[in-house]
Amino acid sequence: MRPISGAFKRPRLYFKGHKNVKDATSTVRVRFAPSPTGHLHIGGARTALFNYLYARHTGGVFILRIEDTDRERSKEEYTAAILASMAWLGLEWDEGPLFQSKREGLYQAGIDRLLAEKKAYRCYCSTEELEEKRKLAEANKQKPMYDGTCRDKDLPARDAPYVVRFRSHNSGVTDFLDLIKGRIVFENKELDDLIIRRSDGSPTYNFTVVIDDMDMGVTHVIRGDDHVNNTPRQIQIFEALGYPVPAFAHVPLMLGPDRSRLSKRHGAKSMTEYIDEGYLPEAMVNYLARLGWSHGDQEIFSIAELIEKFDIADVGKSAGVFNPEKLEWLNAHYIKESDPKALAGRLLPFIEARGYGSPDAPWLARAVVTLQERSKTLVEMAEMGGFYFTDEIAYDPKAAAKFLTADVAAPFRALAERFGSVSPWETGAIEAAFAEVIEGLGLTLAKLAQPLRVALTGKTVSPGIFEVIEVIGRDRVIERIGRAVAFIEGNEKK
RNA sequence: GACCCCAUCGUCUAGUCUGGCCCAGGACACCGGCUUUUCACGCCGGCAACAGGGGUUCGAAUCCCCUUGGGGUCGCCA
Repeated sequence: MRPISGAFKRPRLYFKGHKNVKDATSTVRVRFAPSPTGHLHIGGARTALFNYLYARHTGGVFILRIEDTDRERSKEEYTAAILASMAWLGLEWDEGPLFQSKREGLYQAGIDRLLAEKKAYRCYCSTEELEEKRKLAEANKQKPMYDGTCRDKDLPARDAPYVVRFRSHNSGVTDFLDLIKGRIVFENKELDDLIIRRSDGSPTYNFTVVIDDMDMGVTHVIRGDDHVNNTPRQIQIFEALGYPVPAFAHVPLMLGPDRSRLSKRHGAKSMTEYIDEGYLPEAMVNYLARLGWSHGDQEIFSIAELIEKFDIADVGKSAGVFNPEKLEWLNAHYIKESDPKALAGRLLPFIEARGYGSPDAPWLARAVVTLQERSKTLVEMAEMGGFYFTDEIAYDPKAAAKFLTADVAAPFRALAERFGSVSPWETGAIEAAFAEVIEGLGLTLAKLAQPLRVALTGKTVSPGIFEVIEVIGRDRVIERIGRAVAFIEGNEKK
């Protein structure tokens, strides 16, 4: 094989004929395997997305597997949340969800087989002993590894707690061709004998992964970079079991603003939180895809385009920092591009959550049109448009002091009077009527627009005043102007 | 500490494999300007990077080596 060094691209050329690379004619089968010990976070979502895109791009199969072998920390509510988040993102899986907790027999059979073939052995070392040795190694600045005390003793099962360890090679190397990073080599002496069955009898991660990937016919393992170090161990297990080794693609991690692994501390939020904050799945998918993957200078991708263009060869090798501003920009972009009716449907729950009731859909779509180009999230949209959804608008004190002054009372009355006969009730006619009134009074548009905005919305910032007038509706507008006049006159008496 | 990986604007990245088209392109953010009934949107412009050092070569962001920096992993978690 040609030596691989330095810059690395086009893996398929390099990988042709390598043992752990599937030939292009077999059907691609990939899987996303979250563990239900927490919500789906942004990094996991990206891994899921890459798997999904690769499956769809190649016409392959996308499998969802729930790795719930940690009985202490796994919770059903997390499984439900992960499934819901994936559905929100539009990442439909073809097979599953399969639960490892329901496949216990498969793992036990595999372990027993390895034990019978002496490729695994019983180890009676206690946790305390191990912990002590680990500390000692650390104190000596050595890599903490199991020292192989029970490795060659061929100990039988007896009435004492024991674990089963995988007997790994202790010389030579284990290497693989990572579809993203290229050839990665490990000295086998760096690998210790990992536990594959706990003393309570349950199988461990590194073993269940191998069994499942084999059983499910997984051809490409696309997962986070943090699994690179598990790979040589898993390869050895595949080989010990006599199974073909799948291809691996380790996606670089997503980092926080301080360049360390993204964690809750940096605001690494769950998908659920982004949903609640009013992000659109299109924006999230687009953002996630572009963090680590690129296609020339293109920034905006529909899901169909991603499926068409996504290739593991175009995934970068270095870790990327999560950038909330760019996500926000994309969200604003997709809000602007959305069909108003569809967007109104998505906005509705946010309006209801704020106690504004459930506005009529066609009317809400009209309000949405005026809000689209100035909202970055659906939350912002619901808040900004509050004056549409309730008549209990509160005047911003500063705005009222500045614009709801005695001199606008008379023009307001004239406006209300004139609005009573505007027909049809739409921005063009409204604007014409407004122009008529200010002309008659010798005022300018600028002079009266802001006070009116405050009267109608309570604020100095809003969509275009004529659109606002149209959408709020004739009766409510006249009502609000009347209330503003009363407010002004009330102030005068003081 | 050991092992593994990575290294282009503040951030995401194009360009690196197949050296010259790159005194490095796009996007976010930021800063100006234009537009304007407010705020936005939009448009125009600006700021800003090949980590350092050696090689190889007529020529290196691109190939090689070293250094430095960053990240990951070292669990009866996954």
